[in-house]
Amino acid sequence: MYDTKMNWDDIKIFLEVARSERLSTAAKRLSIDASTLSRRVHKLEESLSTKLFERTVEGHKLTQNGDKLLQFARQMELNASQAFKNITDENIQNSGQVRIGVTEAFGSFFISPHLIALQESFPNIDIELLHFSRNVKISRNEADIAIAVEKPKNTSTIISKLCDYQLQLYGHKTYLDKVMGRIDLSQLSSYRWVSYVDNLLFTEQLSYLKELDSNIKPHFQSTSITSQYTAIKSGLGIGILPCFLAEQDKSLIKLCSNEIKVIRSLYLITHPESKRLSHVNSVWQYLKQLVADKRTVLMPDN
Amino acid sequence: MYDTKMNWDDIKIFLEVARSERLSTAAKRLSIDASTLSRRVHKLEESLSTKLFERTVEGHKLTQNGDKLLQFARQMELNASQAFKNITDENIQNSGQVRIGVTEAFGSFFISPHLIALQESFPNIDIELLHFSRNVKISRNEADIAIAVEKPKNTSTIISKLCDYQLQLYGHKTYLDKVMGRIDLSQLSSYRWVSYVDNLLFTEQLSYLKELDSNIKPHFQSTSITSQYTAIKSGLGIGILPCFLAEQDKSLIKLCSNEIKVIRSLYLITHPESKRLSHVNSVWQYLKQLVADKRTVLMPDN
DNA sequence: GTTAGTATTTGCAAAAATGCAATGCTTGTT
DNA sequence: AACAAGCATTGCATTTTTGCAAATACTAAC
Repeated sequence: MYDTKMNWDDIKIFLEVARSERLSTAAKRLSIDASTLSRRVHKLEESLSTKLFERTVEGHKLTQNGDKLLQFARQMELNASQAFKNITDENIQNSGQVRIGVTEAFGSFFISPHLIALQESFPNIDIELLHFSRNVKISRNEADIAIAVEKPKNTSTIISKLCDYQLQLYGHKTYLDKVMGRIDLSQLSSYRWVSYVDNLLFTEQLSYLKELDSNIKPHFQSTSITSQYTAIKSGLGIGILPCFLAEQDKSLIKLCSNEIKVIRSLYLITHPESKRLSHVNSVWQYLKQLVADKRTVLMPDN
Repeated sequence: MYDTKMNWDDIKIFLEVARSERLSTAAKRLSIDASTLSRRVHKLEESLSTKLFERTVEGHKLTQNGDKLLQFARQMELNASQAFKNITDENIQNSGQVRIGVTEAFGSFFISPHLIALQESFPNIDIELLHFSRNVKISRNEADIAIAVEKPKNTSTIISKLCDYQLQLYGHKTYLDKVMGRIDLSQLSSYRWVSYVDNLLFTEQLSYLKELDSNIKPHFQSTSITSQYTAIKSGLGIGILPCFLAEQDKSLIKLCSNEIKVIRSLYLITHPESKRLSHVNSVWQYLKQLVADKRTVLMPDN
């Protein structure tokens, strides 16, 4: 993992030196002796095998690596102060920060609209929606709750199926007019397709086209589902879109709805260490309830 | 701020005890003596004036406050390991994590679609989009770059105007049919309005209706702009929407476009400590370029 | 060129933290 | 009931860290 010889407390004092740019003033602010400070900074540099400061006449200036450390040290400081605040403040029930990691489409078009309602239900919970372009690493604590299209291999996580969602073929009038308003199922590869950039997919779950017809060569590719949506809307071609995204836009026409139908699942993932926190669990339950309520948006055919 | 007497390194060892649930095994894993461990855990508890563990026969079980600390301790661990990785790995130029804090509308409808392109331009930069429902506190390091509708009062931040964006009055055919397809400017308060929940606004910048006619009483209110969008779309009433959101949906009709026009600005905010990091600066520049390229989407009339 | 001033580092004694051995506590076994 | 085993804690000698004072380095002013 990482070097446990690094003393986290030295990072705390590093922060102060980086900000004061002067060992002596940092020492005063920390109420420790400048000599101690000097020695501890050197110790930290040794444990990282790098120089963190350039000792100039103008004081301690951060090196490039010092800058890098500063970035994370600041986050550690934020966490430490949040921890302190959470613990010493009168224990407000069901309060704290919950970071939800989502994929683009589900995040922007399904969760986002209900995020604020969630915040109204739990005024003391601070929700953060994180858009990751790859799978969130719950085990690495990048988020408290992840919503993913595939189950992580990782064993140390709590996984619960959130829902199924349906995807269908959609097109816009502009393009359909060009192809006489009909899609011939036996000639799928002759149309202009909008899809993901194959080799940039972080999961096989999104390679819909291969399931339909391996001969299809997409005409417009994007790693962003929103871009695909916009492309289809502007008549660039046809493509597979989640119904919860496409159905809210009446200008899109559902095509071959009985023949072409893709079902995918979403999984709710968390870490045992997070799950037992009441506020994380509240959000978990809320999300479960939300998809239950919006079942018809996710699976229009059921 | 917070108690500086808290030793961050004690949080590191706390983590191990919380996970091992056993002082002795935690000691082995940390290669320090169990007695030291015991003393340091007690010291941490003292400095926080709280009990972190319930010492039971089954080992050290976290208390409620222990759980709270664990949550933040895990994040600190992630940060520490990222810092270590970033510094010890061969210095890959322009790499690292950049957290962009955005508001709902701009995040979901403007940034999100281009987020992946950004990631393609800078493959070594990890982008995180954070949706905050309030102003992001850059000074507290909640994000590396914030995009906000008003300048923060805080002096210690770097602020740069990102762009102006235009908002207009929109409605859907469903509702317009009910009011004979015309909006009478002298009778604005007689229509059904969709808007924000006044007293929940985190900034005055979003109280558009007061500027138009103080007599308007909204018929549908939501703190979520996406919900307002959906409400207007479904014919619940008319409302002010950002053009970059509404223009992409041809089913919405722009109303009184010459008479009712709201202009707002967005500001790019960062912290001096972040700004000098090359990867944060790269993203900053990218965002500047992006709004320049998409000028017409943000300000259709110019 | 000398001197005063400020800032960081080093020497050393005092203070604090650590490891080891021993103690006390509980549980499960004979 | 006695005993062994496992665990957290305490006493004490040892090691490490700390603060103070002194030393060193460097600049700026006269």
